[in-house]
Amino acid sequence: MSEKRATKPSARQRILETAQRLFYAEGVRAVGIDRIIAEAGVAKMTLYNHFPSKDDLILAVLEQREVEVDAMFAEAIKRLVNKGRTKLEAFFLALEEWFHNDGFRGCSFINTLVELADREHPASRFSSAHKRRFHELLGQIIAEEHGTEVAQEVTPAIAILVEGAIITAQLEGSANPARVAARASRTMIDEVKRRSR
Amino acid sequence: MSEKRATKPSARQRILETAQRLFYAEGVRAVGIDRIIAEAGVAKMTLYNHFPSKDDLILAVLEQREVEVDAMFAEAIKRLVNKGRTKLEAFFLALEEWFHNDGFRGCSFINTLVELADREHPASRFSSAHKRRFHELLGQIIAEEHGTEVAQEVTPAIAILVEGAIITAQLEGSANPARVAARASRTMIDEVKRRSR
DNA sequence: CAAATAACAGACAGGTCTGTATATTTCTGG
DNA sequence: CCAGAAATATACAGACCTGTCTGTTATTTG
Repeated sequence: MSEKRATKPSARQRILETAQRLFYAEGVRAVGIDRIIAEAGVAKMTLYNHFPSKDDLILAVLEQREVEVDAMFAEAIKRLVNKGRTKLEAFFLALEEWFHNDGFRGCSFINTLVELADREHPASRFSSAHKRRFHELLGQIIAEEHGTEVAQEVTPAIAILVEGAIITAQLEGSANPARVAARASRTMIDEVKRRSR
Repeated sequence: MSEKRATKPSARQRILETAQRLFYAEGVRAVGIDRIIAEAGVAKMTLYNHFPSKDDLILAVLEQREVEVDAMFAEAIKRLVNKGRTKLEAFFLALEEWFHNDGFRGCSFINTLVELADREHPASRFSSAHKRRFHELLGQIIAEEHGTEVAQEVTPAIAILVEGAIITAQLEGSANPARVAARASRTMIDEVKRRSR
């Protein structure tokens, strides 16, 4: 449990970081165990002691990724709200920042689910659960700013806009879908509010 | 052994159909050449005579799939418009019908692009091009019913809704996203029209 | 210090994959 | 009818894959 700061991260952490990077860039099927241990600088048995199988490693990588995603959005939203943005504006700006990242290749959870092609796989189940949580977070942001009534009406559609923006950004290699989705979300909220007047 | 059926499809066509079915259900990386030739009932050299490499086969499958997708939407839209639907309503109903298909697992083009993890791969390039054409078709439908001005304003957002609906349907195993996206599209068009009055 | 734990290095088993080579049979068009 | 084209069956090369096994070296902890 003791952590030496000066030295390199633990073997387990190096494995997770390396696997996450390679899985994201090239896909979980394209990247082999040998590649991961070589780049992480660990022995094969070290990996298999921490993660009984590659499937377990894939799942662990996604679990770690979810924590990072939450932190990424929380940080960006906090930062942008401090600059005068609304939370929802900030959410879409955070999305746009993410699309601009070097090596952006869509959503790890979607990509893994697509690659595994098996809804019963633990990593697929986790990915579905993650999306539910992510969309719930989105719903909370909308509810905070526009009330639960509006949120209930528009959140499913805005969640679809977000997912569509992610996949379209991946497809086109452009960050523009974030702005399009942001504008569409605002339009939808405006129209829903207008109707309920 | 040789039963003379009513002209069984050519070897090439059997290969394409089998590969399309297996690639769609399990992914292009998960399905090997041996599996395809076994299920198509052809010899390995027959396959390699028609398609120099697996990558060529993947591309040919997508090319065939694009023709089918066009036909599928054209048929459904024609049928539903005859029943009194607008073209855009019919488009989203066609989407919903597709989501209800047994074995629906999202969009072949997106799935292949994700699996290959290489934007330069010919099949990835073709997938991007297909999406551009598909979204252009969508834009034409919108323009026909609401004018080019409205179409120009809302088509990118509605295309994102469509892509989001596809991926969300795949993720949740539900056809509901088609209805959500249809309603959102309607709302957006209404609001855009109202504003330009 | 000594014992237990973790990480290391590397070979290996047994299976998969794509693509090629060879030799034989079936189909088809002139 | 018969020659060439197409399709067949099978074996194989060479690379890669996951996961196991063995044995050695660090590191931590009692």
